[in-house]
Amino acid sequence: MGRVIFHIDLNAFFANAEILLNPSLANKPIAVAGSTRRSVVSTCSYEARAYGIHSAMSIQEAKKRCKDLIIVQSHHEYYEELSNKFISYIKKFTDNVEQVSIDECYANMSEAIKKYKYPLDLAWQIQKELLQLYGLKCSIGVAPNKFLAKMASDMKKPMGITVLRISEVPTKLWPLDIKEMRGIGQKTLPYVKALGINTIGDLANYQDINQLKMIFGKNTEILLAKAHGKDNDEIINNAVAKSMGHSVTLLEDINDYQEIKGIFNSLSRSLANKLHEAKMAGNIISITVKYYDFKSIVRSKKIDRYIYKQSDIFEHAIELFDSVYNDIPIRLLGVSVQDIKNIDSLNIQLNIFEENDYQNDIKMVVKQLNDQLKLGGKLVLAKDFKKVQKNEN
DNA sequence: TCTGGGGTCCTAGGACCC
DNA sequence: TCTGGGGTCCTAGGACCC
Repeated sequence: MGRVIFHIDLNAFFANAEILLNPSLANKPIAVAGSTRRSVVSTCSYEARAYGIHSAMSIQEAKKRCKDLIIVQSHHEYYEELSNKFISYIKKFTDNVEQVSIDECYANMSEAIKKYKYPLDLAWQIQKELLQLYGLKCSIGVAPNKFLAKMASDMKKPMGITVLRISEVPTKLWPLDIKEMRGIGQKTLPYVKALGINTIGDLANYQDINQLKMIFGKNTEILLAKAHGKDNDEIINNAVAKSMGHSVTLLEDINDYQEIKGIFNSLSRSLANKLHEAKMAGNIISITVKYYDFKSIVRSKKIDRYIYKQSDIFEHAIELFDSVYNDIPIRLLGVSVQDIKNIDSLNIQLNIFEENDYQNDIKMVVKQLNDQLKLGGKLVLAKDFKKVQKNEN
């Protein structure tokens, strides 16, 4: 028997979470979004979606589409908490769980379903319990691989459970619009359409593979296999973050150097806090600068040690920025640290740094002592130091 | 009054080394 | 008078996803 993969997707997660905090928002068109005139919708309720509102839409546009839309400020830490509960709950059924984002995961339920009379009973139980225990609504896709499971969970929302078997690929998968295919985004879509490929079935049955290779390159075979419902991707446990960053869209475009420096200072601080919380440090630092016309550049550099402190991040960020500073108005600034590793795993290196610092401290003390002696000062031996301190107190 | 913020992965060119 | 080739590292850019 093959694998049984679940894709579990929390429905309108942020909106769902906000309704748990404030039940009076239930059954109303709400959108979780920032509060500035440059904000966009992060997630919205299904009532709001009925007006054509969706993620990434500007709140100006969203309000135009629905006069009664309620904009709710996001509470990200709370979402993280709920998300952790969600993942922990799923891990009760299997160790093999891959969290893809804050609101979705894949779980290998090949073993777990054997305890149930009908394979779908497990899906029903998960859906029911997530709602009962945490008030979370979800859709579940059940399939022999990750790709089909993901496509299945998308088919019925909210609170859907969909099984997608290989044998059902021609009837259930092939009629879907080609833009539903993961990996085909805004940029490649026109090229694919130009070949007359409008559905996933069109792609699966396209004959001229060389044409496809011009668009997808190395990815062609994998994409074609997926269009046929085949996918051997493993479910990767506990993937550790590889980068962490912060960016901010400014209320107004700016190009004043001091102002920019101030932004980098606070971005560095929040990033340092985040790294500290996660006990991570990284050795590649990069900045993003998005200009008034939405053109953006990234500058990065590798550092000879792992950093995590605000002062270090800030120093390198400013150095990178200095190399590109001009008078073009800036819309967004960002700082991020890549190749991050857990501080515990870097202990050796960090200890070496601390040792170096310590040696520098000793050198400094020796120098000061020598200076004192030159000036006729008195040398205090270590064993007497505590006595001196006591006397002073 | 257009257009967020958090990420991952891939490609490609130049530097550098053997 | 003609200038290798392979591998790795670093940096920049871009596509994509939620």
